[in-house]
Amino acid sequence: MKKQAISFEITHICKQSGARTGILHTPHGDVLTPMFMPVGTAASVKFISPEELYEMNAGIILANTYHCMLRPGEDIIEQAGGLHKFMNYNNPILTDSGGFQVFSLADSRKITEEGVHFKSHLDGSALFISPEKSIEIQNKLGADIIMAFDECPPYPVSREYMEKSVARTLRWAQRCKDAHQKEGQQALFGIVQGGEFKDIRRFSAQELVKMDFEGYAIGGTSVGESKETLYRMIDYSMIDLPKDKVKYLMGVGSSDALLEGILKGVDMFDCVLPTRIARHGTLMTSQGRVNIKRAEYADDFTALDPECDCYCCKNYTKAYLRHLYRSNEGLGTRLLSIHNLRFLIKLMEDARAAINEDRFLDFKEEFFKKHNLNSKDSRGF
RNA sequence: GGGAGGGUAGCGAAGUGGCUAAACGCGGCAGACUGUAAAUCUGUUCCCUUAGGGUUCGGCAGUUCGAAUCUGCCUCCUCCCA
Repeated sequence: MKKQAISFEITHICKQSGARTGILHTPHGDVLTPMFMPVGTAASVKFISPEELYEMNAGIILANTYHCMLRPGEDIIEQAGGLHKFMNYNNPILTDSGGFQVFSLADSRKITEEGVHFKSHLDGSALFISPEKSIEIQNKLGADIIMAFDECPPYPVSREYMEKSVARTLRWAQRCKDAHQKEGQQALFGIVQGGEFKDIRRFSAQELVKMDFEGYAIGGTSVGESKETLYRMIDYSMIDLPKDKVKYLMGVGSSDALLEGILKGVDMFDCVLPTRIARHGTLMTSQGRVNIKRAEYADDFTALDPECDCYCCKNYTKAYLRHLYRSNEGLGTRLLSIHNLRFLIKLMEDARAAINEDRFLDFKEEFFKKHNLNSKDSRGF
């Protein structure tokens, strides 16, 4: 029997929708699925302390290999005793491999069969990440779940490019598996790619399944495609993935896409959207998106979201939040980030309850109806 | 009392005869953001409903085909000397 770092237990399948709830057992405790994972790229969920993350019922959070390698460096984090101790976060952590930076830092990198040459966005120095290097770093960072080093291809891209990219990412996936030194302590996930091409997505998934990963991610999403395309990408990716394994849709964080993803069988999501837009003054609320900067809130002394139970909504008014934002007071950034994160975490809690009560389809339809959404909205909410 | 320098859109500040309704910054108004190079970026910001038109650069009167830019007077502000 192979050593497993995590185990996934499906607890209920919704009779109405087929969506599922589960428990993911990790070295740092159990988390319930489906779940939303806050992103803490540089070993920090921007502006948010671990205590605040616990209070909002966050489970797994992310950190990023590329950014942690640059600062403070993986050796420092290893010396600290790993990410959990370094960050003082005791719930599970997942590290992304640096594959997304192949996409987001496309102007300053070169892909070769061996790996990816980056030009540091900090000082221009030459960096190199191979599948082996990414896994070595992630082994040192010590997260509960680590990701295979992949190419997150841009969108759209030619079929020819995608075929080559996916073939290389599959070779890299095997190399990641071979390089992994901490099986039994860290679960390694494979990442399905293939863009909008059904056969390539299926091929990618089938080949990854042969390699037998502890979990599977759907990647190459949230790179500029429409919601409709995103949903097709999920469908294509899911066809060949084993039902009993945990599935992770990467980079998706608008609430409509979360609910669609759950309906399609996704268990884990992550996204910078809630924290980023919070920093920019936009909030996800039960009343839809709210831009706290707007003049109309200057003397609005009601809560940001009357249906929200977060620290921000329980204690502060829109007028005060607007004042904090406009005055560039850090407290505003923190309160708004807390709210948006809690909004998505709560949405997942509600979704789990609906699944467990066999009414997830109703739940999703009510949510879409309430916010005037449909499955083709490109912007969504 | 003598001398010097100034008054430009909400604020600060360029511009010193036509390419100027007037750079730029701030402030204001609105928008975007999806495995984080993002406390960032974009649009807009004299008036009129667009094309376009109408009024502007302390005030008034001039010079000129044409003035925020030149001249005279008035007015206000700052600094230096008494």
